[in-house]
Amino acid sequence: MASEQERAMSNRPGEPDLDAPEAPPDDSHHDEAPLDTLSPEERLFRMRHSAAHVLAEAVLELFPEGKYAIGPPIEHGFYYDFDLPRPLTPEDLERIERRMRRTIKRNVPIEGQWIPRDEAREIFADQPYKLELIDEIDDETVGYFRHAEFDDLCEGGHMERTGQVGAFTLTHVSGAYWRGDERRPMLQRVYGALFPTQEELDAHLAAREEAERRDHRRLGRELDLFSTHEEYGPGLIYWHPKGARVRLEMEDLWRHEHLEAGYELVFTPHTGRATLWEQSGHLDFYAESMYSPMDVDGSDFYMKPMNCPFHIQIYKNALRSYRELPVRLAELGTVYRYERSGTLHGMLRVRGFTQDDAHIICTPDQVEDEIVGVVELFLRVLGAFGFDEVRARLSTRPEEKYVGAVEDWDLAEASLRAALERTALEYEVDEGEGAFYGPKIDFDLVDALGRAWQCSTVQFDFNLPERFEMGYIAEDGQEHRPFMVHRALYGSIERFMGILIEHYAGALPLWLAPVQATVIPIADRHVEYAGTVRDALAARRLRVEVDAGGDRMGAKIRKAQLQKVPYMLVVGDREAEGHAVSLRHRALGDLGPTPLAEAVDRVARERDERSPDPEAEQEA
RNA sequence: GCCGGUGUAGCUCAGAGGUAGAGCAGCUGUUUCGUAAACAGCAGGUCGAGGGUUCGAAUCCCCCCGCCGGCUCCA
Repeated sequence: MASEQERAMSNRPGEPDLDAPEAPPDDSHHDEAPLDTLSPEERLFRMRHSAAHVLAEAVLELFPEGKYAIGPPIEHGFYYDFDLPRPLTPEDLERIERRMRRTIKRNVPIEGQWIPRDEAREIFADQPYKLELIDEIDDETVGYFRHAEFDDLCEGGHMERTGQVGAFTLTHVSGAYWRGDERRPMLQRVYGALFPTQEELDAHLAAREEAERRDHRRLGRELDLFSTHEEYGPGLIYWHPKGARVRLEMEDLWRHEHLEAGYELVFTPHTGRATLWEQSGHLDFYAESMYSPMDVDGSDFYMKPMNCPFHIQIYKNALRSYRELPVRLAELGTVYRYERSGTLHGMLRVRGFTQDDAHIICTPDQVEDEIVGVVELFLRVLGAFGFDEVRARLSTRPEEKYVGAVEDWDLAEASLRAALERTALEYEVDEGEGAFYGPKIDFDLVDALGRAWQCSTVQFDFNLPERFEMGYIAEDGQEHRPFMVHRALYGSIERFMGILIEHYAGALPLWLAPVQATVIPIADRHVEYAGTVRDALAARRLRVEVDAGGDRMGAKIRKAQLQKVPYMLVVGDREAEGHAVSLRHRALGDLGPTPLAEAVDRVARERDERSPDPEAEQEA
């Protein structure tokens, strides 16, 4: 199970179809489909592509000795990579952008043609990156585009004139290796955002700001949920009391659902002797992601990057009969993985995290029902967290490098498909994208901002049962190899928490909220009654606090609102007298006077039903 | 790891060779207040670490460490 912890930002770029026109060999003019026949996506793709050319032109005007590499359209805009004599500054970006706007205003035609490779080699004689690209092109002609004085090697997909590129802004500059290869030169990449209209661009920029506002690192600090202490270990999370309350709710639900679904819970060690990792193959294939070994009594011990080898030991501790299968072993197992320092990101990409890991070991004819059970469990629990939109991706057997028998792969893939069909989940298929040891389904959940996060995964493993010689005695009295499935629902508790924080912008649903209600006495003489109110809520196991400080009521309300506490119970003379509270909800505002018992019932019911907030918290 | 940026009070930030500042938070006091910020006072810092230049360094130089944005998108 190599990829529970996926890329921090796993939003998959909506790779537009390049749809390169075939080169008419006898016609040097580079024909492109007329603009008015294009879908909006293709049009946008062309706008972004053309803007990249305009960008390159502007940069090369400022740095005539600069080299340019590649500049494709991307999800929200475009970029272009350059090799320049000095690093670009924010002021440079402004100058570049001004020049780009000039070119766009001049509205010059963008023209393409096919030219012989030799001619291209002459044109780009002092452009090493272009020459490298030309050498890799198989045809005898290559695409060549120009507008005004600027020319570029390019297979096409452009607007007709520079005035047609839409609304854009340059966003940032960063380093990027030539061809994504860290052994090759580091280039400077200039990014731009581009949309057909200013309104759409503004909406995109606003969405970026919103995402920044929801950043779990910032909310985690403001809401006192967690911290990191870089000087004592980058990528390691410290859960504060309030964050731990949320985690406990996540874990309680998880344990309850897993016991209900027939899993057995286990605990396994955090470290094991090198021999275990040799047998599992991790030291051969996964060593670069493992913490360095520690010496214990003269042999090497490794922190575990995965739980599977331990669960396998539990399975193998007895001779297993087919009557015992399926065996489902589940653990909230904390693992440590060495992630490169530059990739660490808050709770979303860390070096120590708790996997909600389970291994199902079963016979071939149990496989399908087991997988269906897993998918149903996933959807039920993800739904409880408010993730109703889930996308699935089925990855099948790679063409070449794989272990195990083809029949077993076929059975496994069929069962994964069947589970997706039986749960009526929409899915796409990534042919040949499975791991070498088995096919899998990855689940992306979609958050309030429309971002997709890969969390859950079900993954067959034809490798470890072999390596550890797992077996069971079947009805025929012979030992057989069982099927083994890894699966994780949250993936990583840390990561899932980070996603939850961003999804809800910190306003977690009441059942998850660290503080579910704050009692606000108006004056000191109401503190005693506030205690009565608190006790009434606490008696129903609600997480409640009294704000007995010297602030005025308005300030206490503000504090509770900023802490995103779902309910505020204001108590003054009237309430103390009438055994009531004045109820306020963080999203609904003042709900007016309410008898204490009724208020308690309301809050407890919302907790028990795991209700989402009545009003759209999501919208900002 | 690499490229660029960045690191000053718990938080957000100002200070750009002459001995460290604001707002918020905290503490103390006064106020006892009806649905998103009462008022006053006090305290708070080896300016990320180490080394160097200088009469003098938060400020300039070197070297570490951390954080932030990227490093997948193939003419």
